[in-house]
Amino acid sequence: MTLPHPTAEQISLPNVLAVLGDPTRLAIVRYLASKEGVPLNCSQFLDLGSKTNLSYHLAKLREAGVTRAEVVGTSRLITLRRDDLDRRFPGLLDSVIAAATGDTALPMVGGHEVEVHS
Amino acid sequence: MTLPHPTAEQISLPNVLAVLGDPTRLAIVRYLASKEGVPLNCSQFLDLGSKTNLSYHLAKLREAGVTRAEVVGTSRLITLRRDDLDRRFPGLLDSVIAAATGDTALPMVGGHEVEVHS
DNA sequence: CCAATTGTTCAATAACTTTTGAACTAAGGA
DNA sequence: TCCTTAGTTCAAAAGTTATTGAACAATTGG
Repeated sequence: MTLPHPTAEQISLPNVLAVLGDPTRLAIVRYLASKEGVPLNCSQFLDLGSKTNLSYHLAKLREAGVTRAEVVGTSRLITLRRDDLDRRFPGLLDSVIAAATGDTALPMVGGHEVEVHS
Repeated sequence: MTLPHPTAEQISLPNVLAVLGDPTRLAIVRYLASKEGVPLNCSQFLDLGSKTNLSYHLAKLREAGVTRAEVVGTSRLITLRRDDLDRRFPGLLDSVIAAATGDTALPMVGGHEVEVHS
């Protein structure tokens, strides 16, 4: 069982921007970027919404070509399509992630910022 | 008579991305970038839609902080808020414009690409 | 086999966005 | 003043997106 993904060439700029223009999805992408290399499953985003709602947002990200989802058992391992995005739209993902990382208005997966240990 | 603009600090990343995630508005921004320094008025975008529709899209861009509109007589001179955007979201505008410039699927203001003179 | 875990699909609804045309305002020129 | 030019506003219609809950499917562990 594999899920449908656009090819790198099918990724559309307006579509990527529109999909990233949602606070929940931007928070997902920011979290994926902060854990790059570690594949995450859907339940790790439950802070951001209901299971159904996340399924919807994660499908949007996948269909736009922003993320890749690999089916492993009952889980879907989700990763950023950094290679494809960087080739199609150089610098875009990095600047979006950098801007999102500094955005205190965005919802957060951890629930709160990392605190300095006293 | 001045039109309402957000301050630089009020510009929101999800909002900017959402506003740029529309082919008509992306085409406007691409054209503004290609003519940077030259202030343009609304009628120069009529290739992209009706007067009313452009008024709507240009208001969206202005309200998101992507463009600035200065009232001069019966015209509004429209410019990119490059300074503010670059400060808030370094590299974002450049990568979006670069990607948009190479996007043949986007609508165009001139109607056609510049042809090589034979 | 049975139950739990993971996630999807469906239908309904609510909320927003885009597009349109007609009516409008405001400035500038004859 | 009257007409034109430039652009806005409004209300309606059409379309799209987000959110929800209930029902479903597939895998894994006991």
